[in-house]
Amino acid sequence: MSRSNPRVLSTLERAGGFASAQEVYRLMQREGESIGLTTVYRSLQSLVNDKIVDVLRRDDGEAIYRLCGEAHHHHLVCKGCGDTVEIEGGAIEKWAKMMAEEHGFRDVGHTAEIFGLCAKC
Amino acid sequence: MSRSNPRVLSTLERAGGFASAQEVYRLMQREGESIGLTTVYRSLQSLVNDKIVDVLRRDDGEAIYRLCGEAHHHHLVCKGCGDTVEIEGGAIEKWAKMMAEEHGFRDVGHTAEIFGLCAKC
DNA sequence: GGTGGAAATGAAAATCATTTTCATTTGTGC
DNA sequence: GCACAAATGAAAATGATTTTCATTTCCACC
Repeated sequence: MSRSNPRVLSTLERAGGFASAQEVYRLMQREGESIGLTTVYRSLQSLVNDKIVDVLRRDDGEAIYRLCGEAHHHHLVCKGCGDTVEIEGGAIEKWAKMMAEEHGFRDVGHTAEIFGLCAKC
Repeated sequence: MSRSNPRVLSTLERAGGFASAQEVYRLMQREGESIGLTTVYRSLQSLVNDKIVDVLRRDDGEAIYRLCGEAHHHHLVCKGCGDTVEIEGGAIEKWAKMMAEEHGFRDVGHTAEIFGLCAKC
């Protein structure tokens, strides 16, 4: 068993609390941190076990890791340039909670993303 | 461009309208149908394009294909048993439209899923 | 300080779903 | 029959993730 490398967590934080393993790895590389991809995966895995981060899936199946407990937000992503805007999602929270109740689900989380073309593209 | 092989759709139906590409393929093999994995993928892809099935993700990232009605809807997925409920998402539509406008995005789509534990799990 | 074992690390190989390539087959209109 | 487009599938490529395994780092204890 391995514990999480603290630099992985701090990088995930710096990435806005929302990134894939590959992205965390590339980010650390770019910042000159010496770390292996394996360690990034292992650290994220262990953070998930410890319930410090959540894992969800992108549309293409890539796993994305998200800090839990953080103010929860969503993303508006440009299909053209990849630019991302964090947006507030109070409406979604309420919707998710309502739908869950209505169908007898508990312990629910959710994902929501909006994608389109930004003003520049 | 390729059109969907009708046997793929009928197999997906027989599988309960809910299966991964690999499962559809294995099922067809077991039933003695001669078909290539590539064709299964292509057919499912094309059914998705035609909005005859939609695609979601298992926890392990594998894509699962599911027959669906025509109305745009979202899913409430049980993390325990994989059970899925189609839910209505009018609130999301409005939210997405609003957020897009606010940030100058156009031509937007969105994804939203709720996951949790169903009453049985 | 040295020593032994457990935990952490990372490079490289393995895995697995999915996509791409490309040569072959099938179908259709002429 | 003939040409040509679409469909097919085997095999290779891709890309994320996991596994393997040899090496390094860390401690606790002497």
